[in-house]
Amino acid sequence: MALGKNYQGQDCTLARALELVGERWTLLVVRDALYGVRRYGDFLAHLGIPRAVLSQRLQTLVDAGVLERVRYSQSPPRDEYVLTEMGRELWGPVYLLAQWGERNLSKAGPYRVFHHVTCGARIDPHGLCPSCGGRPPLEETEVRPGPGADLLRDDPVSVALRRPHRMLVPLPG
Amino acid sequence: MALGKNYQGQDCTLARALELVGERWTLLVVRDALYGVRRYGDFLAHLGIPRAVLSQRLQTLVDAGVLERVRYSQSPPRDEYVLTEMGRELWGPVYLLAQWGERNLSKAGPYRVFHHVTCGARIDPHGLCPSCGGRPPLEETEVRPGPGADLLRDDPVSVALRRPHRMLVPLPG
DNA sequence: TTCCGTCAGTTCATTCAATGAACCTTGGAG
DNA sequence: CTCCAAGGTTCATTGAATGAACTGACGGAA
Repeated sequence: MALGKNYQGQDCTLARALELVGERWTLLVVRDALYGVRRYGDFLAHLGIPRAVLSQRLQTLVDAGVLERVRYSQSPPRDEYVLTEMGRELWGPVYLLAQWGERNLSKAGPYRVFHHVTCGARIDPHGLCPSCGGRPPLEETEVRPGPGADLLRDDPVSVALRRPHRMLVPLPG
Repeated sequence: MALGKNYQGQDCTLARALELVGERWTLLVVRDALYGVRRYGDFLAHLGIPRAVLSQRLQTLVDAGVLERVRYSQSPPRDEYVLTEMGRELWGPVYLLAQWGERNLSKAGPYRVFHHVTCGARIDPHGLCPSCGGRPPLEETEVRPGPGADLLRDDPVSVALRRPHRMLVPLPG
């Protein structure tokens, strides 16, 4: 999408949040980052996003402090994009929005399901673990393919996500 | 913004949700509807959205089942846009996103705060009532102006929201 | 040292949506 | 009959997304 950037005069923090993460593709980039995607080429292949748009979104998110650009190779010089604490906090909204989509827009079963690894239980639609009753931190959360999972996509991230994967752990491995 | 509408090939319900509510302005329209805004002219004045965009968004939301168009006057014929259950369920994601914006992007205090009217307590950043420990339903939630509230705006909705207001109750009254 | 390939971008022409001003339509009120 | 309001639609302009092509740094193989 091409979302304009300013919702001027909106006396609401939702508007400020949307100026940043409400642009087309942005929340999908963040979702991938929550899964553990860190590299330009992996975002590109997994999202099918135009290169120019990806570059611009990554830059915007880095500038805003949602992502941090970290050098992981000196030669050749290579950077990866890692979520900051501010970025990791987007897990709540992202999860609830995805659950809403699943309840209301999805015909087949869920593409992916989320488990609290320390309990083994599946996280409920509100983000709570039915076993311990708590709100599992991202580090204790695991993505698993659901019954509606698409097994045809063959980009590295999609392939890696065919088996259970701890959130934030670098993908594709 | 101009968000494209299709994130094809995304094996994630988040993408489907964003195709619908991820377009520019859409989530702000929903937020206003959650406050109780129902009329074309009130959305227009409160959001400062172009008329053509508002018409298109309302139509899309009605088609998707997020809003329902209800006739409230036969002569002259007048309709209002009322949230369906599917639309009311967006409160969770909307609230969390606004809280995220408040923690991370807001310089001043919050524009608005939310209280569980049956307990009187202020709802916490996760959407829970610290008094009863539960997740207050929208009908028991009240919006109140916060310390950072903008008192200068004089459209009917902004004026009405200067005093506490029960969510979903028609605005501007 | 030359050639090839990869990664991570940038550039550019085209397409499509947002914007905002102006206009239109329906129906009441005076 | 005229005026006004609500709720739109139309249209020219602007700006962003798209996708293909190009660039530039570097490593590895021959």
